[in-house]
Amino acid sequence: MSENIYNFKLAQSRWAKDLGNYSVSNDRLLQNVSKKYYVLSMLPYPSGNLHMGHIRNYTIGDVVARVKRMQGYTVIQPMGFDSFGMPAENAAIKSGVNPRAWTEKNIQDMTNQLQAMGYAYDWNRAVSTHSTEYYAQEQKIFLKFFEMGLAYRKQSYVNWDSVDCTVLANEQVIDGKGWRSGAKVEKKLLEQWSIKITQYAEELLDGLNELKGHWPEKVLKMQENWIGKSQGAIIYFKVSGTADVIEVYSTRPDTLFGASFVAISPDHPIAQRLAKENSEISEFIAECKQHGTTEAELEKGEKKGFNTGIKVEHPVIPGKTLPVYIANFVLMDYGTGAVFACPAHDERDYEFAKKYNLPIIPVIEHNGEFPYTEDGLHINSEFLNGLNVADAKAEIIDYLEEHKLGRRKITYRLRDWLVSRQRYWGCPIPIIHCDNCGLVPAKLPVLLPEDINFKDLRCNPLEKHPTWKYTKCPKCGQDALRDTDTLDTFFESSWYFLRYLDVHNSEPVNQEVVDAVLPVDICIGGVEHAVLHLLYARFFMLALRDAGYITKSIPFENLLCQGMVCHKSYKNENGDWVLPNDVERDADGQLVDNNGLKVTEYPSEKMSKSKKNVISPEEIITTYGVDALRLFILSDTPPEKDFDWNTSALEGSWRFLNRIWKVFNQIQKKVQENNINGDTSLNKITHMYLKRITEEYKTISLNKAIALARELFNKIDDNINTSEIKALMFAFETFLKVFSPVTPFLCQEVWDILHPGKFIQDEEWSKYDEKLTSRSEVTMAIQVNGKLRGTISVPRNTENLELEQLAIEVIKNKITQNTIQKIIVVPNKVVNIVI
RNA sequence: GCGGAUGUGGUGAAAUGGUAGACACGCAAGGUUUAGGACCUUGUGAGAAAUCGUGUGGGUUCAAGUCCCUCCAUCCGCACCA
Repeated sequence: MSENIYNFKLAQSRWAKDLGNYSVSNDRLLQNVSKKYYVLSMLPYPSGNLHMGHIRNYTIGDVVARVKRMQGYTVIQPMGFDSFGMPAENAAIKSGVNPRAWTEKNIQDMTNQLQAMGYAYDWNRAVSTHSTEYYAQEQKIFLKFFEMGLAYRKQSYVNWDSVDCTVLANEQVIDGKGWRSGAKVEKKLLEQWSIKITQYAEELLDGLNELKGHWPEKVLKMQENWIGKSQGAIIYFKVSGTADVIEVYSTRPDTLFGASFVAISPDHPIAQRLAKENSEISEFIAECKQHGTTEAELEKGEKKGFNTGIKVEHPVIPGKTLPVYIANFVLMDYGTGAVFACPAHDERDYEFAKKYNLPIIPVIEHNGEFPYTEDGLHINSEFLNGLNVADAKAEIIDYLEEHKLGRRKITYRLRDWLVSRQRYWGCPIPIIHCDNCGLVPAKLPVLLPEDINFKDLRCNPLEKHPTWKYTKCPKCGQDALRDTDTLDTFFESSWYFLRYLDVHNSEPVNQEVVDAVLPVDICIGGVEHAVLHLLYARFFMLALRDAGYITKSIPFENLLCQGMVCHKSYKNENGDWVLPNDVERDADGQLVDNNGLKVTEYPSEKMSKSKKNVISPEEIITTYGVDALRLFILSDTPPEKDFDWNTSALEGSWRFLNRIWKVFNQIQKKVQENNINGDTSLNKITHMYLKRITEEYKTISLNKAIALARELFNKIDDNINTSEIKALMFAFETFLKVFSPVTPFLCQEVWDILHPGKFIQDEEWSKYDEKLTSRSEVTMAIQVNGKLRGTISVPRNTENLELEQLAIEVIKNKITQNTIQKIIVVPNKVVNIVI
């Protein structure tokens, strides 16, 4: 191999097998459980190709795993594939391939790519969620949830995606559109399977406290908002002249004396009933449905109401009645689907009252501007007068409960998790619908049929299958029908990290191992999963605990959300997006594409196929090698921040690897010359850097760890001709060890020459001697009134008195007056002279 | 509207309240090379200098990028949630 160019291709082919696999048996894991470390990178969907987002995610995880491993931890770092889901169906529809065959080919390809990257995964623990072995176990979990009442049928208005022909969870509706298809989501009344995640709302909220400081604050807040706990009251409003009562939910029951109307949702039973009798009302409701929830309408926020003519009695003001409106802004699935409005102290109520000329009655001391929503003392409120908002709330709720006019109520924004999907490529819901017995657990496993016309997977393929759904009831033996829906794929990704701990177990999880090993020490993934996946995973832990499968309840002790990988995007004058690789500058410096069309540059944003601002890892690996990519993707930017791709900076990483190779060859030459004499100051430097680098790895500040490692390397390079050979070797080998988690191939290639047959990944992390980590000579700042006026170099821990004199000497000529008022000495750092 | 961040050179970024800009990218000059690339050396916040510099304006302190208050800008998440 050339002395100046590191042959990464040779090194990669030589070491890929050894670096891209690392297995730890459960026996070994359990024996070392006190010093175990479980690194979990969120598993990918097997699209067939790793993209830069994957590379960043998995490189971070692999570096953490490798550092911990060298530091003596028993590390497990598994990988798997979240392999059910729409893309396989889309591929099938397009080309008629079997989704299974398509998926498994992709899994094979991606496994190869992951191994080539040198990620030390425990492939013995790999799971693919589409495998029978996995989803059959999942069906057991589902039936357990069914038995516990956590999985239940519910008729409700659901989010219907007419492109994917399926219902979606609330979490999968983004801006009124399907998260995957982008189709406008319609409301449809259907009976579907739901998971009673709301039963755990309080515990899920509570659990966030334990994660403080371990999970990003942002994620905790997002989950807190998503759960959306609010405390208030349900208040009963009697409908005048009938026995009907409208129950109203309010978080501001203290404003009850200021109520001027009641509004009910268009979906409220009373509204529905009225609609049957009154065509005007039914027309109004239909109109609400039409644009009730579209983005544009919400944007305008136009409040619309219909006065039903019905009156209700004010609960605490005898003789007073309030009109009842049907209003487009009242949601049926939050609270009770009915509200009372106090326009003086609520923005939305105020807007509505203005529009329909309803009274605005202030009940809190205000500044004359309405709506007034601040805290204040109550007025016009009889027994609440003089109380602030919090006290008045407590008082009025007590009063309502005492007089049976209402009750205290905690409401959550969190809804139950709708899991039915009218799709083929998912885990079949293992339930049989029997006319005699109702819902009956199916005999497991319920396998997906393979005799399907894959070109025609749209709209409920299991339903359309000629025979699959016809079966006998396991209870009574009569003809019955299978449930033809499959589970939301988030169901699979909610427990895979438990399955990794015993992938072939005949039960879903191996309780002994799970209880010993969980929680995962660090989970690494994109922030896009802050609510969906990470909330479901937390829920699964609680539900599986209550099902008796496990005893732990926290899935991930630490969470790292890595930032996105971004790149500028380019559009040519025809309006087509252009790949960065196809953009260049012409002779005039104008950006043009490879057809010579003028190109406009757009700001950096997340790499995405649609904007073509992608760089393929494959190309980078071919040109610069795996190590250069791994190094570059970690350099320069902290893991949690967005990362801007910069090809010339990547070349810098590549050049650095060649420098390492070159310096190594110089050191080898020096060893051969057996020139052992020289300066030993490198020893101290090495210990100093080792300490700092170790600390940066500990907090996963990988950009800083790398910067410090480069500094250490620069010192080695500077001292190569003057250093004593032992000190030089110690410094260089230490550098190799701390750098090997980042660039394992190069470091192994070099290590194998230094220590034939040995693997650097099996070496112990170097230990630093605390005594050697501080300098004996320090440079101190000399300040006048806090401003830098010079520096002095002195032995560490020089006496203050001596420092003061040295400092005065330095500034003597720089100040005109010499009335020194005070001198402040910070040992080894600063001398500040106050004049 | 609510919630969460983030503002530091041309760029990515460093700085337990104590020498702002480490480490890189880029750029410039020089060397080397048949040429280009690579490599090596030096320089690179502004300013001729004194000095001035961390989004704005205040405050605390011997000392503020860092702590407190004000405002501004950008990004992200949620959003008719009663």
